[in-house]
Amino acid sequence: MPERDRTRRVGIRDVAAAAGLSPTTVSHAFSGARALNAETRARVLETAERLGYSPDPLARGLRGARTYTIGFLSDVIGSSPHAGRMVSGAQEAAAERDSVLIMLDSNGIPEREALQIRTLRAHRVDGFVYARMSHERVEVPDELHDAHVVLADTSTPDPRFSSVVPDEYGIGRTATRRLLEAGHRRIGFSTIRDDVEASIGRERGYRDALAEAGVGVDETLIARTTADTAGGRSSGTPLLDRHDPATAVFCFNDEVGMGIYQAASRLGLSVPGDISVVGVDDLEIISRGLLPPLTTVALPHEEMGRWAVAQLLRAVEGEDAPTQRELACPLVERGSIAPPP
Amino acid sequence: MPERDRTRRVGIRDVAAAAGLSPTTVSHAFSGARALNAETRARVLETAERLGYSPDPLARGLRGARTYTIGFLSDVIGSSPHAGRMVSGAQEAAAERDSVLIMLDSNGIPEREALQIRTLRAHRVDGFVYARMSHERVEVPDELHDAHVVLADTSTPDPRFSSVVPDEYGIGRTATRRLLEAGHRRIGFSTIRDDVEASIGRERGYRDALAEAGVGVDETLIARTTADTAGGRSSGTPLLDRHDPATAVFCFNDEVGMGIYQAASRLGLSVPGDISVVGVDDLEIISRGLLPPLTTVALPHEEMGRWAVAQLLRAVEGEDAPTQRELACPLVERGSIAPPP
DNA sequence: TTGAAAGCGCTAACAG
DNA sequence: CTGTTAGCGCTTTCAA
Repeated sequence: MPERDRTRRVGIRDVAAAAGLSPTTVSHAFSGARALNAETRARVLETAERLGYSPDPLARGLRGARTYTIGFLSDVIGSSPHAGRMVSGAQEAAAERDSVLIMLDSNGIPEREALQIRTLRAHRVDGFVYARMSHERVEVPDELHDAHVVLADTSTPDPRFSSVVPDEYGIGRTATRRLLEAGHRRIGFSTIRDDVEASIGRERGYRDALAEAGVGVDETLIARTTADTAGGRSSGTPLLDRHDPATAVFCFNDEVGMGIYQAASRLGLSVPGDISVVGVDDLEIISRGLLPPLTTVALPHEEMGRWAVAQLLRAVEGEDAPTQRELACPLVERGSIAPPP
Repeated sequence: MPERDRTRRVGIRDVAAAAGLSPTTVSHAFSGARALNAETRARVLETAERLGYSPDPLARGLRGARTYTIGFLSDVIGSSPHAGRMVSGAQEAAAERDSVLIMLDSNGIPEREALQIRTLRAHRVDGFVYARMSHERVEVPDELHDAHVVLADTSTPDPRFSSVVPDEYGIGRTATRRLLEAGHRRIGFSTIRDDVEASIGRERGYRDALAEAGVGVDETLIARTTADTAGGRSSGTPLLDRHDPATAVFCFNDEVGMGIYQAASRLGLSVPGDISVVGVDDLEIISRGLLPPLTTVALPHEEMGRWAVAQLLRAVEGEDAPTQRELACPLVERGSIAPPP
């Protein structure tokens, strides 16, 4: 049954003939590569519409400079629950500009990545979105240096590359200030051991917010573990099981928050009555699933995907001004914050 | 800086010249479209290797029958945490056959889907993977009827379409039998209200497993709510808060399982001491995050993605035997099952 | 078992 | 402001 469409497709010459114009003019009506008489252009578009014509991206790509195709390289599309939102945003931004995404996932294996870059180049993608699923600094692979590249949820020291990342410092401040406003003074921070942009920025925000409020930083209220539920759980002991416990915990992410809930429960403490919690991510499966639902600072994954693609297409079209962008992250109130006991 | 690669790329004619053969022969050495002298073929391949040649998929697509590009249509790549694993599997299977995926996400909006199909056709994809993120039956859109299509995590009555889905019945049996083996007789089932393949199959498996063990089905032990944590939580009351409570609960998915944990905790019951729980999905963020970690039946998302693409490429290459496949789902032991109290 | 020639559908010089 | 001409890099008849 499935046989290649045998009916000759309507091509640019059909439209040209029907409109009494040259293929060139029709081409330009679509690409906008040169100015046309508005009337002529309208006639072309209308004729095309009538005949059901649209330019063939393959032929365009073969002859011209663009394939209307973007390479989306990421480390762990597969295993990250956030990935989808970033991809969604990227897809939408691409569709708005008549482009599509070819996604490839390196699982962090460099040789695989190199191979994928070759594959994408073979398909002559117009440019690359180089994405990470957790904010850290990277080196852009050499193979990409002569192409259009925009980084998403990652950045690089090289100022020639555009990038979009969350405002990590802002996240730390937002979360901490919210807790301060609720009246807390002993605010714990359950973070990770690695020094990546995410942990460094959030910690700075946390410290500054405390300082601004005239609250001294108690270093014993900073616990460093892993970024998962088990990590959050294990940070419960140093933060909560002591004579001068934290009354609130700012968590590196929602999973860590879930761990804090578990630690609290084990100690017979209730959230938010005895202990307030704020997370980061807004991973709904967790933030909405927890009881009480978790107040958290949302990471703008969709917006990052969207911006990265938009910026990339801008660059492809010649507006060549590398931009490093930090996106603000809104607090999502849910119910895990109350005044201290 | 990023300027289109200006160095002329090595083409089929370069290889032909260097090997002292015609472009036609080089072409066939790569496509396998006609038999070549083994020696000749080897010479071509070696020369190509030396010159760093590989066929241009764009040019191939424009002239020939294939673009080495596959359309991946899904409902909710964006919002589903499983999505990634299916995409991963699909990507890998595609890469193994020199193909790439163009992914588009309809968010369940039919007009958008129709538009995306047009986009994908414009890019002349070799075929389509039509994926859902939760197993249900669908009608394949008319616009796809004359193309190669394989369904993933969904099926359709039309036997001309290949599909791959989890063995839902097996899931119900596996989970229930595991609980029976642990000694449980009052086994609750927290499922969803909708009659989709997933809920119907799992319920049948549950009922049959009980029957086989000579345990009568107590209809009051079947709770129907929503497929999220809140749903699981609300099913806790009818199942657990009664004079003859369930001693174990088979949950529609891991999120529901998380809800059961919460309900149990609220009633002062502990998992698995007072109540055993088994989920479905193996959504690690939850199944590993819960305390105790959740024993669950894993859904083969990666394998489905992989199989769908492999089957699609088989069809593209002419092996046209539509196949409906059900994949077995393994139990992942974690620690939420114990003998009844 | 291998070649020669003719395009796929479009865009980019080069004209006018 | 619009048209003519020559390909992009490959696969496919058709021919030997």
